[in-house]
Amino acid sequence: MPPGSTPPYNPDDFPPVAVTVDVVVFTIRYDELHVLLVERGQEPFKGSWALPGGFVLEDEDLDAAAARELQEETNVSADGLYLEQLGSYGTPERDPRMRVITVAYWAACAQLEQPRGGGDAAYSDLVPVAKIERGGIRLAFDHHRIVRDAVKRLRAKLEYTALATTFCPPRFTISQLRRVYETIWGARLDPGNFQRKIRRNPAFKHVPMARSPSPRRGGRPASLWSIPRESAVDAYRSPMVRRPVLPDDEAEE
Amino acid sequence: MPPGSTPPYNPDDFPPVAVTVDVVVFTIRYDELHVLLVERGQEPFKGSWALPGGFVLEDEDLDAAAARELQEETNVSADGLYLEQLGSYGTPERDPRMRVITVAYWAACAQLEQPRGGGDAAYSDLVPVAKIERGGIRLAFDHHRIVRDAVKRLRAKLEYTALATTFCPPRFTISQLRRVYETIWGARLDPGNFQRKIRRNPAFKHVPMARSPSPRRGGRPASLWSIPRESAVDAYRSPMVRRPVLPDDEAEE
DNA sequence: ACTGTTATTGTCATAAATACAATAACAGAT
DNA sequence: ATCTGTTATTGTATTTATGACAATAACAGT
Repeated sequence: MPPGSTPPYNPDDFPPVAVTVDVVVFTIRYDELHVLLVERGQEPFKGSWALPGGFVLEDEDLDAAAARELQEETNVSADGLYLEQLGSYGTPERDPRMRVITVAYWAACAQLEQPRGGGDAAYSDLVPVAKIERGGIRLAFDHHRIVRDAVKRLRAKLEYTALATTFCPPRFTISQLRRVYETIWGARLDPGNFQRKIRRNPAFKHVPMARSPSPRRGGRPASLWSIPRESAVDAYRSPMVRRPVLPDDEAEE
Repeated sequence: MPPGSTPPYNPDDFPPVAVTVDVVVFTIRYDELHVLLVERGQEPFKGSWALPGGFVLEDEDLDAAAARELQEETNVSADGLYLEQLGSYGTPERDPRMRVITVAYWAACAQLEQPRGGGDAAYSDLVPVAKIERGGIRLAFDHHRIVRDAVKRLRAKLEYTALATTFCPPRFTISQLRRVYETIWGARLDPGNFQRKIRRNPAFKHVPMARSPSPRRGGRPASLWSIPRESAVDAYRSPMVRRPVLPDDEAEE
């Protein structure tokens, strides 16, 4: 890894580079996929939306840095959600000030309360992914690309994992879960077939006597289900649900 | 991304960190999956095997850095193979000399000629992955983990893409392709069913009159097939081949 | 009791996958 | 030329999963 031609390691020998982490936090609000963004308070891109993130501290692991930034910016503990590394972005000109390489993460969160503008960010808010995809929002740096990659990864991961459950409360109904798929894929799934698919999957545990409580406007009460966090992350042999044809582009990259 | 509390960007403000790229180059030799390693010529880990890689240059994109290092260390042009980012590794103590964050890549290559010890590496060679997995080889830094992650990604990607073809010559027989799966998954696939699966996939093009030439010791000559590089990278709706149960561990992480 | 709504179970036709048998097309030996 | 061994390719039957959609269950509200 280090070149053999540079035996003694002298930090000054290397071009200055900063390493940051950025996090794409997904949550579902009002039956719509949202992502958490902060409004930049200074140049460059002052006034633009950007992903929450920041510098990796000395002696700090990358995952830890992502969890910390997430905690600082959204006040959400990292054990309450799924956090995964997405990839690194290091195009030389991505930050006009200096060489910055960012390690991007993405997270899925069940219920993100309305974020309060705190920490470094002047203001933060949840923004509908659809709005970003349709170009309705200008993002700082190359964050548009990062969000796009994260959405793609999220959609793909729903297919062979039970990650959709991380958007649900600990105990959920099958319909709630189905709505997560429908929301993220932008498609309609047959309730009967979906039910069968989930029930056949041994990772899902039936919660004994429980019935769906929530405010409901009629209809048969649903039984509640849960899934151990580990199972949610695992990849399954057979797809959780066959991915329906998506409306728009979504051509494989 | 950059903290709002540090308006003017001064490189000296940040802890010194180096960014490198490491590449896990896979190839199949003697019906066995191999990975390209170099022998380190100096401390730390002098004499240990390590992944080829090196520093990201100023004004150099990450992908370009990986391609360049690959070219330098293996003399293989990056357009002749599949190269994909694997992830970043930045545990604080992974390099005893200073903070080094590496962006790992992995590559699949059809026919890697015996590497010549050149460039930075004192000596380089192809090592069987099985030997590494069974702990038979000590790797420098956290390269053992990187290789393990790369192998996992490779195995997973075979399932829903035609990436296995990148281990084959431009024109290949279905049996050659099957042997790639069998080698990488360490399992046996039914020749008849495999044949049907491939022929049903419209991405595979039948080469008109061609028959398998190669040195063969008898048996019916096979027809040749090809696939456009783009199709090989695409993810398919239905799995190329259902992944058989692997012999050993392979528990999802 | 009736209406509207959501949950859940069934049914049936179709598409795939698996196991495995059968045939085809060679090389090499006799 | 025939026989043997080997690999390629095609078939077949059984099992399983899927998609469409019908039918029933269990509520809330009127």
